[in-house]
Formats: sequence, C-alpha cells, structure tokens
Amino acid sequence: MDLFSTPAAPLVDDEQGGIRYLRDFAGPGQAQSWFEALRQHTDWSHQRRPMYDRVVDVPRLLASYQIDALPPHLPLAEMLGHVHAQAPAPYTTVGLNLYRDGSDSVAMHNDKLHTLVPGNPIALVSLGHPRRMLIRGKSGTCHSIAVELEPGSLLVMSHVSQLTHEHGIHKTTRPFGQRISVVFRVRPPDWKE
DNA sequence: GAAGGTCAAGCGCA
DNA sequence: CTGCGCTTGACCTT
Repeated sequence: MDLFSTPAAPLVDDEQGGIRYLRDFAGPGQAQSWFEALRQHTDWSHQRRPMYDRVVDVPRLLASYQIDALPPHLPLAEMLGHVHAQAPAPYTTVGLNLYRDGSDSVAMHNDKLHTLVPGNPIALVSLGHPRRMLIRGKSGTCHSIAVELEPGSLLVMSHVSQLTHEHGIHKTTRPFGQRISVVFRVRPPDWKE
C-alpha cells in the first residue's frame, strides 16, 4: 500500500464514506499547540487488566469527556469545530489516548457498535509523533492497509467500516515520541462512560 | 444463563 | 534484529 497516496481517495470505501485520511486537517503550528495543551492539562488516567497470573497496565493513557461538558482549559471545543467542518455529525463524546513511546499500543480491534449511533462517523485527530495504524478487512483476503497518522491529520471512519474492518497500532522497539489521538464519537442517548 | 469474543505481555521461532 | 503467532483470564457481548 502506498503510504503517500492522494488524501482525497478513501482508504476503504463503503456507502457511508468508508475510511478517509485527511493529512492536512490542521496546520503544523495548530497541531503542535493542541498537542502541548492536551498533553499537559488533560487528566490522564491509567487502566489495568489481568494478564495470565498478574495485572498489567493498559499500554496507553486515557481520558474522555462529554461534548456538553468539555473542560474550558483544553482546546477540545476548538478541535470539534474543525472536525465539524470536515465530518459533520452530532458528536456526544470525545476520547483521548496518549501513546507515551513505541511500547505503547492498541491491539487490532473495531469500535463496539452498540456504543455508537448507526450512520455516524468516528473522527480521529492525531497529534504529536506520527504512528502507523494498520487497518485490516475482517472477511476474505486479510490484506492490511498501513496509514501513517501524522500530527494534524484527521481519520474519518464510517459506522459500517467498524463492521467490516479492524484497526490497531502495533508496538515497536524503535524510539518514538509521544502521540495523542483525539476521537470524536456519537454515542447513544443512554451511554455511560 | 451459557457460550463466545476481547485484549493485555512475553516467549519461541522464522 | 524484527516481526509473527501463540498463550490465559476477567470481563463483556450475544
């Protein structure tokens, strides 16, 4: 897969817009200032999971907010405005992930459909150090698509693409700086975080 | 309520 | 050196 293909061409196509990568969603200065603000002022939380006979840290830091209760000291409302211009939807929550270095990751997965309102996209803004995301179809030929998620880029994934494809960010032993992803979603009315 | 999927780290092997 | 596939278990979804 060509990593530098035209941003306008969907990586995956379907009747809801597929998966689109917009590299120049925000300028470098904008992306840098968002990154700094979020990294320093977000109330990051740490989760732990059982693994064999011990409990291990989930390999990334997490935070989430309701759109109607965004902390004023974070640039999330401004970011939401930009997202609305590119991928309009009645977003209700924003989730943040901080990948501290190359050993932070997410396993291949798809977003849980029952936590999303059908027909609405998921909008993922990347900040900080670029990381490579792998996208893989769940049926038939399992060829993977690699996307370099650059700072200031926006990845828009349709609702149905969560049915047909899974995505993840692999660990690497090579040195990597910090990356933050900011994910806007449309949750059902009764959604509890 | 039972069954099946998720998702984490480390090891062995190619 | 690098990347993969396999493993267990608590919790979640079907």
